[in-house]
Amino acid sequence: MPSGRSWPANNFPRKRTSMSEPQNPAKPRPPLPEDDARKNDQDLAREEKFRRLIETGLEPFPHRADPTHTVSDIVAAYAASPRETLEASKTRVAVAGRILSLRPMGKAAFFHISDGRSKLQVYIRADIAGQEAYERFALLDLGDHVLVRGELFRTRTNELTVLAAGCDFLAKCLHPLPEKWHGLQDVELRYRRRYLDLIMNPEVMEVFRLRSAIVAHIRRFFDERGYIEVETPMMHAIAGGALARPFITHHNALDIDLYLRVAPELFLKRLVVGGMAKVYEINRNFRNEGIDAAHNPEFTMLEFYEAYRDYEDMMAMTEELLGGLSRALLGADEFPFGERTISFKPPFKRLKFMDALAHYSGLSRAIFEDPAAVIAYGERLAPDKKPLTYGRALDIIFDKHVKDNLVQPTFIINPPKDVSPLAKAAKDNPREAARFELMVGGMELANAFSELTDPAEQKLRFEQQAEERRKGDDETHPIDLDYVQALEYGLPPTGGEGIGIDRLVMLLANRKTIREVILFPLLRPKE
RNA sequence: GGGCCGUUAGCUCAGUGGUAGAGCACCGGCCUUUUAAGCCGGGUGUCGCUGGUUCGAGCCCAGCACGGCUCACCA
Repeated sequence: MPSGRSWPANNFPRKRTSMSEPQNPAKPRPPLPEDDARKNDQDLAREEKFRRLIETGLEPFPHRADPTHTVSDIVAAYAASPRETLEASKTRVAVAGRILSLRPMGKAAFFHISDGRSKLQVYIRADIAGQEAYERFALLDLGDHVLVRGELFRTRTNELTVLAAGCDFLAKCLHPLPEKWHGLQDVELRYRRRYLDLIMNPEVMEVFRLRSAIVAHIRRFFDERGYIEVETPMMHAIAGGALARPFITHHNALDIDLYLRVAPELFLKRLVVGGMAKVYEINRNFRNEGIDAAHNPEFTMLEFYEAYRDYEDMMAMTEELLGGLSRALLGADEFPFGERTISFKPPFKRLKFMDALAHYSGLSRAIFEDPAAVIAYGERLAPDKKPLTYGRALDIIFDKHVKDNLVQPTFIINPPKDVSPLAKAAKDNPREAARFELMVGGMELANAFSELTDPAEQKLRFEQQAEERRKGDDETHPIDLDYVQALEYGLPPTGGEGIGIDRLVMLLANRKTIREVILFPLLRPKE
């Protein structure tokens, strides 16, 4: 550790040569960044303490600090060390963190600092840290950042604690933190000012650490299998790859409207045409739809494509990926989700789409043989969606009657072909697609198919979609002739799949709204 | 977009048409092993916004804003 990194030696002039020198020779400071009108008494008190701290000659915004350990390092390494071992070893540490509790007692004080994950207690006394240092310490507030230097010991109540020889100032917290006992509860404030949520609610930090670990695990899974990770355009001239309404934006220099992508699918398959036989992308999609517990307008999707495979192979891979995730990150195949326990232990249940419909809808199988009756029923469920095709009507009945029942992971196999314009037809039924949707916890978690590789058939399917659009369905796939041209160069048999990362995190983190697993979910701007 | 609920101090929350409250936080004083530290003293506020009813509105009514749940839609 570099010498001289102490309060008096580093942050303060060693000795003032004359009492007649101005107390604050430092350059004039710009006003602090907030209108006086918005400040309350506590903001003003903090500002005043900061001003007095600066007047002692201290650097208010230091460039760097030299911690030897993180709080978490210390907790991990010494949590089990008995008092005698700590005292004998005289372990010196320099550790940085935010002050999250403060118990001053005259000429000594206890406080906890946090590195965002763990907390560590510090004991500072005037006779050990020095009178001058202690007086400066007394100008600190809850929320300020400090670097504490000292030796580890255990208090009378056996808590691992740093006995501070010094305490360097690192940053000022100019506003009071939320209440220590209840944390920050207001949902809107938690999302708008997520930093406060992270500071006050440790379980929130854990959700996002888990999210990071999930994504890292997924990357490792595909990297180990020889996949190449790519990034394809987020701005599309044609918003293809999914049946969804896009966001529109504009490029000034080219003077063209562009769409934020609704899916990377068509670009990834172009790459398979180009010879990337195993390819994946983890990135954002944007869909101009409503917001609810399972939908955010921008969301993260994993899409992967593997040549020479079909959707049956994708099912096996999905089981391996999800089962492995649960075991690696949660230590078990099963995990709680709300009131239920979900098991990611392979194999997952497989259910034909039409069988699921017949089983859960209570409708007789005969009805499903009568397209007119199905369409009439679907249009009764969703009057604003008229007119419906047979497949769309089935889809609506599925959402209405089946989805919520599928809590344990279930592959819903062979949905209608006319809502799957990018999938091959099922081998044994030309009205069905060689496709599955994986349902978990009442949500669609994954969607995969044997990719349609016949360019002529693809062009025909696009034209059918255009026809539906003319009839009034605004959730159809646009024609993409450039993509058809790519297929004309030869897309090998390919299995492809998309997995919603946010929903996967919801499941594994046991959070019932997507906003709890997205750091900054979309909210209406204030004011 | 519909229905229901919410919005009071920095935060968490009480508040019954009649002088705006509590805990934490904050301010002043005391306190050298505390830990939701403690003791003494202090209430710091555009009751979301705009109107209305009333002698009188945080409370009743209408409209609006933002949020939550839910339905619809969507992955």
